[in-house]
Amino acid sequence: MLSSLQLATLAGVSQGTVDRALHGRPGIRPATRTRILALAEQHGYRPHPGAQELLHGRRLTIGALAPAVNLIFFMDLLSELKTALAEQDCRLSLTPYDGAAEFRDALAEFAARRVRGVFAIPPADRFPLPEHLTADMPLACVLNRCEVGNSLFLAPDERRAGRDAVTMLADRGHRQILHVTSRRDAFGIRERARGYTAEMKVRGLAPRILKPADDGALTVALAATDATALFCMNDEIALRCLRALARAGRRVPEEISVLGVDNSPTFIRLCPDLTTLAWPMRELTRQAAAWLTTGTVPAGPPPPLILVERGTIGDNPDPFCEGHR
Amino acid sequence: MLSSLQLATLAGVSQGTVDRALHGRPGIRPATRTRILALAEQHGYRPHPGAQELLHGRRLTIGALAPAVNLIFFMDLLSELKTALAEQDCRLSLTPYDGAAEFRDALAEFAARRVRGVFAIPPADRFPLPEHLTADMPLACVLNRCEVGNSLFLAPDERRAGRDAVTMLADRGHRQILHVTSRRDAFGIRERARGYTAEMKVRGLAPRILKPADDGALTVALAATDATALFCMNDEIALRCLRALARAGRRVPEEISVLGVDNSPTFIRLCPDLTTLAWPMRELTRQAAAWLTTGTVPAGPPPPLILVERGTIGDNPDPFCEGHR
DNA sequence: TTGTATGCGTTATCAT
DNA sequence: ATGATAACGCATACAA
Repeated sequence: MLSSLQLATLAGVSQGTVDRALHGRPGIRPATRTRILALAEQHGYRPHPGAQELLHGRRLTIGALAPAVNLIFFMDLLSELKTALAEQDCRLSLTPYDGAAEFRDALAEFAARRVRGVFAIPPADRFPLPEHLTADMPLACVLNRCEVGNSLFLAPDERRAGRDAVTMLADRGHRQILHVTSRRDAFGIRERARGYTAEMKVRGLAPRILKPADDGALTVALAATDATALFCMNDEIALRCLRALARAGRRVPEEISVLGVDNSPTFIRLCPDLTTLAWPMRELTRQAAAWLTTGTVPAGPPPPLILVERGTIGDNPDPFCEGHR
Repeated sequence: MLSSLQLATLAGVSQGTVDRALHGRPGIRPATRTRILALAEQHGYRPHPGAQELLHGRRLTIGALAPAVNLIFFMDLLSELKTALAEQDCRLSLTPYDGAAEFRDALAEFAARRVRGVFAIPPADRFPLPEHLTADMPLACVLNRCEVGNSLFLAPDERRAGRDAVTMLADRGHRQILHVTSRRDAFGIRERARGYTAEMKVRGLAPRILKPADDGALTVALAATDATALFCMNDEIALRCLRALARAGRRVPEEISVLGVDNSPTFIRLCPDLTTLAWPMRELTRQAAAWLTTGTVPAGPPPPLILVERGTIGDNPDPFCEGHR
């Protein structure tokens, strides 16, 4: 890649003339412009983004920070974000991180690079951050919150999702509803469990939460359970439950219903029949893009998760049986 | 984020003095150094990477280009690459792309940014590229090749993988071996199919290839097949086959065996019992990192894919039955 | 011990 | 119509 000065030398003109040609500014002979443009095209000239940003304080790239742990949901989320940012004419530069220290370091790197803003999936909820990091650079967080100014946490109404899940399953006659979740800690995981527990209690049902260590434990637990419905924390867990139930010879949804959360496209491709609560990915990434590029704070309450009915939820097969408690 | 000049003004010294403090260079009073360092720490000062690279022609970031299409394998691959690059003290900046045009544009952007090198998953095999793009920047490709100089294609022996799959399954007594693959075109997909076909013919077996349009078609096909073993192009297809077989009520591996390819950590988390041919991700990302940072071309033949035995392969349940051809 | 000048690549504003 | 110059932030060589 050559510089504008090299291009000027090649064309036998000064840097200023090259600039006029490249930017369509007046004060240049058409023949000169054509010649320079042809040369630029031929050599694939591009202005150095670093130099541009340095000079004009321009900020047209958005940094993204996601855990290197490959949760399929993250990828789909970032893919949506890319679409939302393209509408705002912004580039996306993604850095994967491993652990809290790397997260902080990568954030400082973005700050030093003077990116326009950062979209992040913090390593833990209520993650503390020095104020100076975000003083000049808005931060949009999802899944976990950051404790720092100039930042915005974008989330749907996760607690309501937990309540809605119970309500929906109870309306189908289920009373033994098991919440299968993860040992990981995150805002949404905790809130969904709280919503689930609250709604179960309101209905006089006993909340039961399963956090399987591995698929073996899951298979054992599901083979023995008297639950007629599983409310899974996300689609990945739902898929693992479906596989465990298949191994245990239990039919879905005839004998037992399974509900996931996320509706992440990649997962649904793997598991096209899964009924799930769709995380409003498009709306929230749009809100994030708006906040990062124009500083717009989303108005109104957090959006709900929407039920997408496919084939893994059925009525309680035996509504009058309370199960062997 | 403040500049070194602002820091100097704040400390009441010149830019040169700040530089001496920050870089531990001699010729500065200890008290002055301490004061400047404290100020820098307090404000979270960091040199602007863009300015550094501009000044010193330093190239310490590696660009990565991956399709925004969420193939899980890509993310696992990039995670490994990050590890390999960390050993070389390089940063990774990932840009997702959509389509050939965006791929070329993102590559040009990296060239303009003078990154040290680019790791890419090209949008198609034998993807043509203008020479000037890679003139000053090595390119490492996986999964598909780029037709351009200064680039290296990193792949295991995909054809041998296809042959090995057949050999292994035939050794277990299988004769009806179905290759389930994708309509997509990529180097590895094609080579695996070729290896499969060649080895089947050598053994006097009839190669049969299935490219299901969707999971419905897959379920129908697998419910009716007389194959006793499935050689799946990758782990994703293997997982979908497992689910389709479960729906069709066919037991794995008692009635039918399933072999995947990749051993992608994310998939194995979803499907811990899948027997698969492990793609040598670590070795190839290391080779990529070495090529990009030091220009080292890997010696020796392409590495093989290694069988990882778990629970989805069994012996042919009825080795004397040739099936109803 | 400290301050100053220079150049990396761009672009805008001057002068010719 | 074109050339020269300055500045963005940083690091280095050199002057004081």
